[in-house]
Amino acid sequence: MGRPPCCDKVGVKKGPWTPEEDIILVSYIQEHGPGNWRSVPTNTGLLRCSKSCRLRWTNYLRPGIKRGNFTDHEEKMIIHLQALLGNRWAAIASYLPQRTDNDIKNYWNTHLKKKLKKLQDGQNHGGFSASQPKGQWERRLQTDIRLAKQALCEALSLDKSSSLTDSKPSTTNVTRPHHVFGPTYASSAENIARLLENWKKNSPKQAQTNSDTAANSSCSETTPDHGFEHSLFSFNSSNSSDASQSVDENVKLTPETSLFHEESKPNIENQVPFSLLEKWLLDEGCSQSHEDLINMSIDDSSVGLF
DNA sequence: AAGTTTAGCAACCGCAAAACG
DNA sequence: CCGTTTTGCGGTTGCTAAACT
Repeated sequence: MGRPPCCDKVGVKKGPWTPEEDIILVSYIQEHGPGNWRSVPTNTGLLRCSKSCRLRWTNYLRPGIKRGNFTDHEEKMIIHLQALLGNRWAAIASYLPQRTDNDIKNYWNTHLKKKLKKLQDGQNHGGFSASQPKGQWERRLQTDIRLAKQALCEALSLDKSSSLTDSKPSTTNVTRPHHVFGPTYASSAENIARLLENWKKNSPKQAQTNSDTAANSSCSETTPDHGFEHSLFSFNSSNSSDASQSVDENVKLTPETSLFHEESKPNIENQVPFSLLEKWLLDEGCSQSHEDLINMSIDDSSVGLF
């Protein structure tokens, strides 16, 4: 209610994150795990508000994030999901484990909206389109149906993956218990390594203190678009010997790192076979009832877009 | 080549929901 | 059960680089 915004404090830094700040944050989270954001600024000495720290972590520093170069496949999924869910980016992002909601939102606003509009203009007449969501009650209904369906899927797959699914209570990442760390956070070292490597590369020129550098260095350039299969799920197996080599002392891959896991993204693949969902989302002929649902909200134009 | 416009993206802000005591 | 605190989400802004004139 009457609580003042966390960022109103004087002495709180705003604007792009520097690589130094990134490293401090990553080191801290590696040690303590994500969560309890309130205490992060005080404990790290970062002149950032807790919100800013959390955002930076979830959108850029968190391991397993893929940036840039959305594949056709991902585009399709986003379009379908947006038609189904509306602008519920977090829910959409939960189906694209390597993408952040912010990234998806930006991509939608800058690319897909235009693309669909163009297409819509091309086709000109007729009905609504994917970029024009239907009534809210319909969307809610669709969402509810989806959630129910997913709950069912979860229940069915519970046996197989019960040991791994503790980290996530529900399918969407709308709500999540705090301080729930799963077993596979080793990939954090990857991001840190990339961060440091690129920082080293860039620093001789100038400590280009802008978040571009940080963001790019930590993510995009070193993770070109190899498709879904790679970065997130192969981190553990490939487990970057080179990454840990280049990593600083205090951010080296340690057993504790396993504490660390993908905290802010639901681990979809652990509960519902991801390919199943994809199939359902993308395969128009998948099943009759599903098709009906999808057809309720998805314009054919968007389906035939690609 | 310089100035202007546009596009893309990182980050901020405010609100709402969840968690906590 | 209620008030407070913390976290998460979606909309929006502002900066930078690319494209255009």
